[in-house]
Amino acid sequence: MNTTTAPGKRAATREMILDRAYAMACNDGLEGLSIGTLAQAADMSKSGVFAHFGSREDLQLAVLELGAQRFMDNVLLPALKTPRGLPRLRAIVENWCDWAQRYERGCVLLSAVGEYDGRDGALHDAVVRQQSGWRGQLEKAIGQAVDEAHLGRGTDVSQLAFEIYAFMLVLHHDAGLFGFEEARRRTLSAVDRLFASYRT
Amino acid sequence: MNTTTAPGKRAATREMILDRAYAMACNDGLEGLSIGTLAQAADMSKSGVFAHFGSREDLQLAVLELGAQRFMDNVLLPALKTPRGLPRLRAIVENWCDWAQRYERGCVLLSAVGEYDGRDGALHDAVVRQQSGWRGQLEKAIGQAVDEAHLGRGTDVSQLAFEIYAFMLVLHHDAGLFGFEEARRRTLSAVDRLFASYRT
DNA sequence: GAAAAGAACGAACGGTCGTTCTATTTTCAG
DNA sequence: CTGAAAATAGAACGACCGTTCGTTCTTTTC
Repeated sequence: MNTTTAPGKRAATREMILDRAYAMACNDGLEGLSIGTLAQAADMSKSGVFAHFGSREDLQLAVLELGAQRFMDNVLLPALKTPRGLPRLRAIVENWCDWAQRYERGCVLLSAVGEYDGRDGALHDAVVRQQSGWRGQLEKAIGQAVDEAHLGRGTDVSQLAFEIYAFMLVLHHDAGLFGFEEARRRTLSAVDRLFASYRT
Repeated sequence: MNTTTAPGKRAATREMILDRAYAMACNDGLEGLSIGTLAQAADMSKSGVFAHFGSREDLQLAVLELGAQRFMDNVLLPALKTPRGLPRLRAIVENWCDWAQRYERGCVLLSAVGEYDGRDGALHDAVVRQQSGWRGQLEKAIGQAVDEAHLGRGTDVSQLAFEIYAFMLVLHHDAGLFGFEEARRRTLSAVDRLFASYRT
């Protein structure tokens, strides 16, 4: 009857496996994912896990995609409820901070950049696609802030997206090394200075 | 006679191995280092390579230290020839950009942060020590710029170091994903805006 | 309730990993 | 030139890797 929601056993266990895999990849990166360890975490046999993905690479791709979807669901989507322009931009940054806190031990998407930016292959392509997609979303939100006259008319949208991204990168970086709270404080302070300097 | 410089065969081949290992770690990270592949690159046997370091971990530590030393030699040291204050700060940033360009495929020190910030162990400790040491150097150079009245008296030294570091992080990030030249342009532009906003 | 289809298992494969041990070669002082 | 010491080679180890395959258990369908 219901074609889209019909869970079926297969899809259900696949999601369960992916959930475990995502948790593992948060700590050890996508390269640290091993099917044996994952099977153990999922209370299944190696071959049982393997059968749900044709290869380790496809598993990694699925985990990466799950990460991207969760990032969007937690950072971008909730921010769409606040009015477009600077308020929404601030909401994105704050949600992003919460994301960084939740994944203080390591964000799958971010470690994937480090793992695959120098290589080539399907994972590299997926990372680039995902990163440039998110950067685009950020630029779109910035563009709206310009349209709403919350930011100066001459604002270089890509440049500002670049700079915001920089502060979120260093947030992840410093949170992992020196502790989250100070990093969060410095990040929000830096972003505030940034927005102020781009105001009309 | 000469106690400090006596090279000896041992030290020489050890350096040769480390040089190869460093090059490998630039592409694959410290976790990607395998003794077998390294031995192949060094035209030696696995056990021959292994004998120079008591364990893989000690090898990784040695490579990390070599990376830190080379970073200092290429980024900080040359900048000490320019007058302290803003000029030296700019020199550091420019040398850092060159560093990022040379290691566009991946910087050992940076990927080490991603690989070990969530774990614990000797490598984690070494990464933290090395990163906070470098941040301290950066803060020292900024403090001098304040003393020279190149930057405002009320400058938050740690905050500015945090922000500069952010732009160098995103430089590495974007250079690997989207190409170096645009990333360099945006980074220098961002740093200029930053310095201007901290002026007296 | 039997038959067909799907999902998970368990064993095994060839390979690579870090590490250990012994033998061989190379280095260097006397 | 000789003999001790250091450096390297080579083989082997147990463990884990991703993957394959045939079997077994479970679910669905008629």
